[in-house]
Amino acid sequence: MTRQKACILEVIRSDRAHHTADEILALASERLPGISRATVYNNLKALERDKLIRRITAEDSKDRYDGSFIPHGHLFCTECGEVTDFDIPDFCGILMDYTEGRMDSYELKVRYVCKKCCDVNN
Amino acid sequence: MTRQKACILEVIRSDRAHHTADEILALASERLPGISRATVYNNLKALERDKLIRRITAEDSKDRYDGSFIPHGHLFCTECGEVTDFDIPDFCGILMDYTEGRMDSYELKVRYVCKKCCDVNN
DNA sequence: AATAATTTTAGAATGAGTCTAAAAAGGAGG
DNA sequence: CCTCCTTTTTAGACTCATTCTAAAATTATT
Repeated sequence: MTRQKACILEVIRSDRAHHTADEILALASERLPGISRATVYNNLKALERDKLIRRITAEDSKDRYDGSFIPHGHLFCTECGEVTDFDIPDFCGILMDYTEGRMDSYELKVRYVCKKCCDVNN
Repeated sequence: MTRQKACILEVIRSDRAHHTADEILALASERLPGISRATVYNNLKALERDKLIRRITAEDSKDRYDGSFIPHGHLFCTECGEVTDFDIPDFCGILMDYTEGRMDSYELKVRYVCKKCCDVNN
């Protein structure tokens, strides 16, 4: 594990946010000035392949990355763009009740207007 | 509703496939030769906004379009690549129970190995 | 230390999707 | 059937997130 790869993983794990590759580049640059954009993309791909992070294809078409492997869905606020985690208890169980075959993983994205944005508009 | 828009909607509704913008352009071109790429994208956006079609961000990162207005999720078989529709009764209701704010729509993708592929490997 | 394998880097290339501005098509009123 | 006004279409240029490339740097192996 190179310094760069460790740094990128650390950045992703250091908060609950769902950063884009650009944000990860910016944050990693604070610790490793000069780190290359290609290195960030290379390692994001490798980390995803090794199941150390998860990629989320977001509404704005920029991919985002999540350090948590506990299954959960994502809420996308269509007003402010914020992405938050979201949980349905035993959702895997519910899915398996309706799925024939061998389930691997799921991705649940909900478009909504968050409470904060709802309040602002009313 | 222009000829172009009607044609695009018709193409999407004519089968249960989940076509990409390029595929839709190709299919629409058979009926309206010379139809422009921009027109396809314009109308896909408009149709999505008017809730006449749904956009699915698929595994290969090209967006795909679904003509069914009945909410449902998608099963992606990781062996054969087939994409099939699937339903959880009153899933919107379940989601709303766990979502603060104003819900708009959801996208549920399940990676799995379909029954057919499971059987082949056993 | 020398050699081989892997990773990083800067910058160029790719391509799905968006934008632009001019031409065409509709639509309302007469 | 005409004019005026708005909307849509079109071809092609453009954007920008991501990928590729090939040389340099780093790391691992003998």
